[in-house]
Amino acid sequence: MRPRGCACRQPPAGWRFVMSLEELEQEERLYRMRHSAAHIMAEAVLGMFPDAKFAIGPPIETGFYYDFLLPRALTPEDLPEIERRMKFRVKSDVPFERADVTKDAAWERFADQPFKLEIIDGVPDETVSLYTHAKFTDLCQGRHTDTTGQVAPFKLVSVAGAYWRGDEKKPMLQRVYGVMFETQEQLDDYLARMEEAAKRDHRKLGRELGIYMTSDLVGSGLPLLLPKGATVRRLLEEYMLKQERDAGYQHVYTPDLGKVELYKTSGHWDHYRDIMYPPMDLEHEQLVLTPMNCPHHILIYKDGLHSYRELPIRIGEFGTMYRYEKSGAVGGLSRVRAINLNDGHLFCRPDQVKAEFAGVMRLVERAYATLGITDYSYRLSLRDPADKEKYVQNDAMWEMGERVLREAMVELGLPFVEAPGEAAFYGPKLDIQVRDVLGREESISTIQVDFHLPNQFELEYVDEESNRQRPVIIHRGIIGATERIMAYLIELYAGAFPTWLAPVQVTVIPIADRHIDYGHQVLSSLRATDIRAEMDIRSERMNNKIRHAQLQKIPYMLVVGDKEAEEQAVSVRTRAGEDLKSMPLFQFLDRIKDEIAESLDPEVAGPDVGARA
RNA sequence: GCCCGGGUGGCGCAAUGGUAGCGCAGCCGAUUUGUAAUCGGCAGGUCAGGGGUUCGAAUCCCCUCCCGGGCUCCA
Repeated sequence: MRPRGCACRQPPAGWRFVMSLEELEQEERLYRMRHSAAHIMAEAVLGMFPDAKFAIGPPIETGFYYDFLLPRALTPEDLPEIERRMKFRVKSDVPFERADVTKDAAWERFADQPFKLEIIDGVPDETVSLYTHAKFTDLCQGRHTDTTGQVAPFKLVSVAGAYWRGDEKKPMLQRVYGVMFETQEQLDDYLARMEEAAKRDHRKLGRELGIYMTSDLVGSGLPLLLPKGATVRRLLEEYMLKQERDAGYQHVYTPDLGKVELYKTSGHWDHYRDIMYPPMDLEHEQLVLTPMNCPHHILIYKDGLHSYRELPIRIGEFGTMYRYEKSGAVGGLSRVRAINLNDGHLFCRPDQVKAEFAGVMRLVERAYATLGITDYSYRLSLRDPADKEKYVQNDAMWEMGERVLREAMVELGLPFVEAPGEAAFYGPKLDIQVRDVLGREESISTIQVDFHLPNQFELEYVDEESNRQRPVIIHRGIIGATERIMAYLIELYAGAFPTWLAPVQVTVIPIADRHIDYGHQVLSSLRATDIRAEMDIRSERMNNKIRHAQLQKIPYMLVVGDKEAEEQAVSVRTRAGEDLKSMPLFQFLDRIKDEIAESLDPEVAGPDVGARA
């Protein structure tokens, strides 16, 4: 059990359930050291601000933090002073001492600490424990090092805002984050890794590689895809289109606007309105930008009467939707306000739900294998039963949906964590999570089981006995939002897209101007083979052109000079720095075509979903 | 939305109260080069926008917009 008042985060996505003894011991050591560091930091802050009010200070994955309410705002310039005081305390090496006291005694002890009083209030036991080092005492369930000198090397890294108890209606506190690892070397490694990671940040690479831009004039969360970014998006969409067509999907186009009534019927108006753009009042109607296009697809289903024989009906769309994301939430390509979703809705009989779910998982596994995504985890996102605002109220429906998803995952033998409060307003979902280069979790794919919207729209099919029955809807996104998957892929590949996905696959590099003509011949052959190629005709030396292509992370550079022109050859250099020497042009074309074909038909790794469906 | 930090030519940065500068990219010229930067020249900014303080503001104050780190939320 986690210490109360020092509540730790949920287990990380990569959480492994089997740990060796050494790993367990290391976890425990780090836990104590980081937790102790939080206390030492609190003491340091109290020294600087005698009126400070203390909230919580837990260890986290990479270190620790503590939340305070202070008379003034902390800035990054305050961190060195806090750190200095902490180091003094570490050096003095005083013991942590535990005392168990009655709640009444604790109440008196923390009379001027409102957050601590609130924590004490929530403790079910008769007593609470206190930890003291030097003159500083904190309410804490503990597990600390024996003395302050036993903590590992650390560094304070940032100051941030955080709501008390994570509730946006409660006061905003100031959080100081520190990182801590067992040795100075590990700490330095971690900090260096973070610096390296920042270099693959899709916002940096997106600009450098000409993927996308933003403009103050267009607005926040509204990126413009440049030609290279547009190429990547189109390739992703074409790939998914083919996969879905092969899987029996029918693709549609629906408008980006709809009447408010549409969303009143679906329930979006009641449960999703705060992220919808406000209605446009027109002559006789109110229109909103569509935040999701399930209602449109539902109406397409409803356009005719369907036999049980026709089901499942699978509708797919590469649609745009508009969501008023909070200003503090938007950023780069991974969180935008105009979202292009690889959306799809499966209308099926109740007895088909599991097979359809498995079919969607198959699409996911295949797409991930093709895209090279290997580090991901499954999250079963459930409703928070206490939250009456966010979720439609129908207990039976929720229980059914959650059961179906859980059983489907168990049958497929896939591991997952459960996350209450993460469901869609109309039903539970299975989210597939990845981490961005800075370690933040994001959902790429999502599969949702929906018993709600079929009711709202009174969907039907006709069964064997000619009775009207209600279908189930599975909402799903495989590569999810194209913006987000692009952000993820840029970071995954550090901008060096695999050849099939690279916006420019080949650069032709004429050594001197007299080789430009032959370069054009090469370019024509490449383009005739559907290879995306360019030629660098700048008045620069070959070395400069190679460097330029290298920085643009173009998979192949074809150097052409006198020898090549004479022999209908190209001298091939890969962006990995390999010099493949001169080869006949046709040989290079075969090589690159083979490479692309292989990428698009990968061995599907991971759990064998296909065998079970 | 909330807390904190930012916004200077396309990009990366300097100037912290006294007429805005560097590198890269770009353009022009010279060079015609064999696997990661040839040389020279030119051009480019109402310092995010608006208001205020001051003899004078990129620099100090206020508002708005935008970006970043967190929190909340989420594809």
